[in-house]
Amino acid sequence: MDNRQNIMDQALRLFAAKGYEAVGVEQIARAARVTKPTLYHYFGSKAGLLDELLQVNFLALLEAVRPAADYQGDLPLTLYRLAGAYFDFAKQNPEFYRLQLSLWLGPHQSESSLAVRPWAHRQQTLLVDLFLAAARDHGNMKGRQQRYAVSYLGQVNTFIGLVLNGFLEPSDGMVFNLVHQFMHGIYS
Amino acid sequence: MDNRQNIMDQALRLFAAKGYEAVGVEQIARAARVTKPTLYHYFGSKAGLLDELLQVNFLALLEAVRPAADYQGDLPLTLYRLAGAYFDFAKQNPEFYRLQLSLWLGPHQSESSLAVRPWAHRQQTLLVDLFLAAARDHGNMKGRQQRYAVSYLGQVNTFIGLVLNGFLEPSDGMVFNLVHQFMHGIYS
DNA sequence: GGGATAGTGTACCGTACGGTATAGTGGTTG
DNA sequence: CAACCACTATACCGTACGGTACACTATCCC
Repeated sequence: MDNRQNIMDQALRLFAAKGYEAVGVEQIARAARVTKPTLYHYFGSKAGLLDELLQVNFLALLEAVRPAADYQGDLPLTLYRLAGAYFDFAKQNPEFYRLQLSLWLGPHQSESSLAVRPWAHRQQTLLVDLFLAAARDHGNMKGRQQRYAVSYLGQVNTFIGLVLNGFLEPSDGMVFNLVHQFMHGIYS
Repeated sequence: MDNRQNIMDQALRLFAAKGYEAVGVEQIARAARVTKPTLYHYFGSKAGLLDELLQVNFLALLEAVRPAADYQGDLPLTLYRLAGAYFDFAKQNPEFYRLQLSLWLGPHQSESSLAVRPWAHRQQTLLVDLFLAAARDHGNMKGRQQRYAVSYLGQVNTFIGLVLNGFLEPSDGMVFNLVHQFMHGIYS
């Protein structure tokens, strides 16, 4: 009976499945068994609904992965733990993760992709900081933190995306393999 | 004066910038300085226009990268050449590549993402075949071709996407670094 | 010249879009 | 009791959507 939460749940489900632009406000309201004015009472606009959705879920994502990104001298351990945190979060919030992924490299002028930009930036900052911290112990990293951050998150997101879309069957060793390959390449 | 080509150019530009669902047929026709019936004469429907767009450009992409994926005993060389082919193609067709990327991990039930699925599959097949061919010389690869194909293309696409969207400045060594990291990891 | 054919413009179809004015409802607070 | 306030339903706004009927023109082949 919590209409607000209900609207957010249905909106997330529909946005993730069909894309933000392809889903109408009416459709969301119908799915949540409320009428449009109710939706507009809580969120003001369709874009406001998306913003709220992104904020709630990205804050949860950051909260879930930030502790895992805490570098304490063991880079492999941290990377493994972090990838695990991402996979776990994606598994628990598959719809949000799918939505997020679709916006990550989405059309750069669509309002939905613009809305996700600051959150993507915060994630990247988290990773750059991790590699910067690790650089104190691995002196030979200078200038490469950004590339590492980008490719690490890219690799994690690629695998999560392919699993979520059913193009790749998940397996127990996937996280380990992914991180191992990131660190040592395919020649090992 | 070539209306058909004009419509395709403008549609590609608009789809890449705002997304397929967010662009109206009227808008495309106006940008191409024709009227809607002209567009419908050539393409039958909005979806037909997208399909044609994808077919033409994906065939060009496959033609551009297939020779580079021809394995002749030197895997590093092949991977380097192939990544270069992808980057070159993306640089020459930035709008198509952006569109393609936005659909790659896009909402899995949207018709635009469904339209790109078979082409993504053909690309992946190309890469799996490459790693399978290489496996004859690198016997220790069994069962990992798919993971390699997926992560290789994921890595290439991640970097191209970030460069195309301006999140990462392109550099001369980028392709080399990317492939080197794919083969040897960050610990080298 | 005459008939077919590809291509294009005018005007229009029904529907769905995002959003809102207005009038309530029920419960809480003075 | 009365004023208030968060919330919800009916009914509607103007606009844009994807798509089309139809008439017209230019070109080409006979």
